Amino acid sequence: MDYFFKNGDICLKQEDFDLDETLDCGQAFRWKKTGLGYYGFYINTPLEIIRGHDYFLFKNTTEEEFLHVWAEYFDLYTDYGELKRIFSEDETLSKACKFAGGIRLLKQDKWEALCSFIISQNNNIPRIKGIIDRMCNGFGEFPTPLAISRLEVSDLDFLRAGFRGKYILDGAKRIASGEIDLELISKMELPEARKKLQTIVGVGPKVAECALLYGMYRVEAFPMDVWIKRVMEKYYKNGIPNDIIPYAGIAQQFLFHYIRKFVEN
DNA sequence: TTCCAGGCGTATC
DNA sequence: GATACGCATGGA
Repeated sequence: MDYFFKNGDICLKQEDFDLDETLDCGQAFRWKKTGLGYYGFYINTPLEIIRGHDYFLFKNTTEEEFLHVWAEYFDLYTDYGELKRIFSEDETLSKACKFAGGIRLLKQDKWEALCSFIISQNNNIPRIKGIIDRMCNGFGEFPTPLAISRLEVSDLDFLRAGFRGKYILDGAKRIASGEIDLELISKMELPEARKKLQTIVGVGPKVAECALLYGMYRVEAFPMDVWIKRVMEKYYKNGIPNDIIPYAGIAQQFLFHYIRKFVEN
């Protein structure tokens, strides 16, 4: 970890890291562009992060917090150069890595990731952000399962989340009651973890996979949304290469970003 | 107006 | 187990 202090902020020199590609690529929905960088949270710990000339500026944090919260969150202990070398053996992934080489998989909070991807179903990214924004504003923070569990479905109407409101409530209640233990699920074998997550109403294969990948750093989890289905049909009719499978989730993030931008242009 | 968005529950076979 | 359809909302 190559970092130093400057005017009370932490300056990080980091390869394979781009703020737009990491914070605005559809894996997290709570980061907001500021003039120079992004402002957001890990749970309720805030951060402003700015791209400097040859380093990233972590504002208003401490060395302790930087090393234990942000270095983990931004997956800085993982060598993405090495990952991209493995990915680049594959033609399509090689292009995806060249297209956006600064993507990193964020190690998000378990509940926030689960809740966010419950909201994501049959929805578009701007509207997902809007719902989560109203949620955080309404509760003053990203609400805990306990805070939501005490409510009625109609109390969530202000989110304008549509049919997803009852799913959020079911997830919150099951977690608050202890029936679902995300900490425990994060350590289960993948098939068992998937099965348990899918007992929540409104959590199917895709949302469960997202909860595992984005909230529990299960990098072999591979969410199949409409975009990745297009990628699979177009480039991976015979499945993804064996060397990629242990990191399929991270590869998926590169592919997701690539196919979406590719289609836009 | 119609279609679509990081899907899932339900009904039906 | 596979397939068809409705679902809330809002932008294109």
